[in-house]
Amino acid sequence: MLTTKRQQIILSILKKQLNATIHELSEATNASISTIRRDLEQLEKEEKLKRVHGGASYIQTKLYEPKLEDKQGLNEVAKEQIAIEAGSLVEEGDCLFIDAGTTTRHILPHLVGKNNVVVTNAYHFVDFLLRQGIETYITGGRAKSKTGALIGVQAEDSLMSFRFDKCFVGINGIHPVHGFTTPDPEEARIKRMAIELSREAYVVADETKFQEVSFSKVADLKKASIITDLNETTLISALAKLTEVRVVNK
Amino acid sequence: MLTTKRQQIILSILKKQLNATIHELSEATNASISTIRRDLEQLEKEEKLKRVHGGASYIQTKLYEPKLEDKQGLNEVAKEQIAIEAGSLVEEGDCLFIDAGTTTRHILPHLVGKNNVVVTNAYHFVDFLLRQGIETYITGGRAKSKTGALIGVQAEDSLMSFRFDKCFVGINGIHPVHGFTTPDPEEARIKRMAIELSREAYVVADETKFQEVSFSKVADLKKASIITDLNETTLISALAKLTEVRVVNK
DNA sequence: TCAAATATCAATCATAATCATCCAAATGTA
DNA sequence: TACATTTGGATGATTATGATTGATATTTGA
Repeated sequence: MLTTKRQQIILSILKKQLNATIHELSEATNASISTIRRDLEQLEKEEKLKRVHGGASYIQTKLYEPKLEDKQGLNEVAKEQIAIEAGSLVEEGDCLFIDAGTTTRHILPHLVGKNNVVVTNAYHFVDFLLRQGIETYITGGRAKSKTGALIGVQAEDSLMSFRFDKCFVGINGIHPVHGFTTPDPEEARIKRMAIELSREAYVVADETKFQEVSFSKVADLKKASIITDLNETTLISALAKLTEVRVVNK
Repeated sequence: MLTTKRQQIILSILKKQLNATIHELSEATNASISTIRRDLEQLEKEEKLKRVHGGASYIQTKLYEPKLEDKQGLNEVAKEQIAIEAGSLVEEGDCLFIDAGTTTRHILPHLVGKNNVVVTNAYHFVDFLLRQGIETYITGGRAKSKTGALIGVQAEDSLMSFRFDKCFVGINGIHPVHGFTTPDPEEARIKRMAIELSREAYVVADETKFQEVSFSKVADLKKASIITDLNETTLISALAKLTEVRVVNK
């Protein structure tokens, strides 16, 4: 086996399980213990991993390392591209609403240094936003464990006291006739309110969300622009007659 | 098993339940008592946890008023004792307010299975509460990075829509004449409101908070009972004339 | 409240696992 | 073939582990 190939295997194992023993790696690559040792020595010099007694550990590259389940998500690249586009729309001093969701989560790192005020209904966004030095408000309400969103009358009431320059909302279904839809009626109400309270509203959605219809209607397509990685020209032009569509390339 | 892997497991257990016995950790990692001791010794040097007799305790990294004693995690045992007492006061079905703070944080693990509804102004409590299966509401408001509390008019407005059976509030200063005090005026307003909205109000405070006076007055002593580890009989009996004092022994 | 019973602690030791280093065999290259 | 590189195994040195011990700390029970 090629040396570089073997080292790639080592790194991919570490990326997956964060730690590995020398023996595990030796077995996975059919190389001897000594060879693995040499690989680890070299890869440590290149700062690709950290050696520990008995094996090696993955080096967390960024401050925010995406959680394991995120990392394995199929559409991570698309989400990141969409998030970059969304971030580029944000102007100095904008007051923003950012909805709970995995795609919207990706927008947060692209807000640095623009002096924004961010309101969110996702309690787990707050830490990250504060660490970036962004003035952060959170809506009140009942915490929903599955999506990490705040919902209910308290959430709606506290949302009412804000007005936004722009909002970014995640969505489950986009359909030319049925508009924007999402499974949870209470979440739908929050999304609808956020869109209504914004000067400019954007829905972020990767290609899997199109032609889908979910239980609760959020709004008609014309109410918000769409930012997506969708790659079907006919569908895009059909939607473009109803609202603005910003397409990013994967 | 890799040493680093084992230590990661230890830290994740502590993060989940805030404290653990040596035996628990030994069992969870299939390592001997001696090995766990060595791990704890090392992790304590790295300030990743605080050792206590019989086990270890989680060090809360973020939220903070920088009192030296707190920083070094010296009062972890006291906080846990206070939290146990607080938890024992909670009855089946109670609707609770739990204030942001390091001592109040310790109360959360003692709420399991009592079918409570919890309202909090600490955005970083939500994850833990939801994982315990507790119905959780959060006040809205501006997020303050130092203490992890939600403050401002939005927080006050959303707090107004609740009524509590019991509330547990952290405090910086307790003084027979000046009452309960805390540094931030906006946090003080939230604490005061929570106390007013509760049928029974409790202030949790370790011994370092007594005879201290801070900038903003929260309430008179008579407004809330005190749960503490204080060990000065003269001071306790003086305070006991003004309000209920529940003393736990370290 | 005090002393006995119990549990936990730090320190030490023998054992086992892993390490860095070296060397010879295997492989790749000119 | 001659040379450089890579590989796998062997060596003593280093480190991690688990059991033991006497010293402390905590709990129990009268």
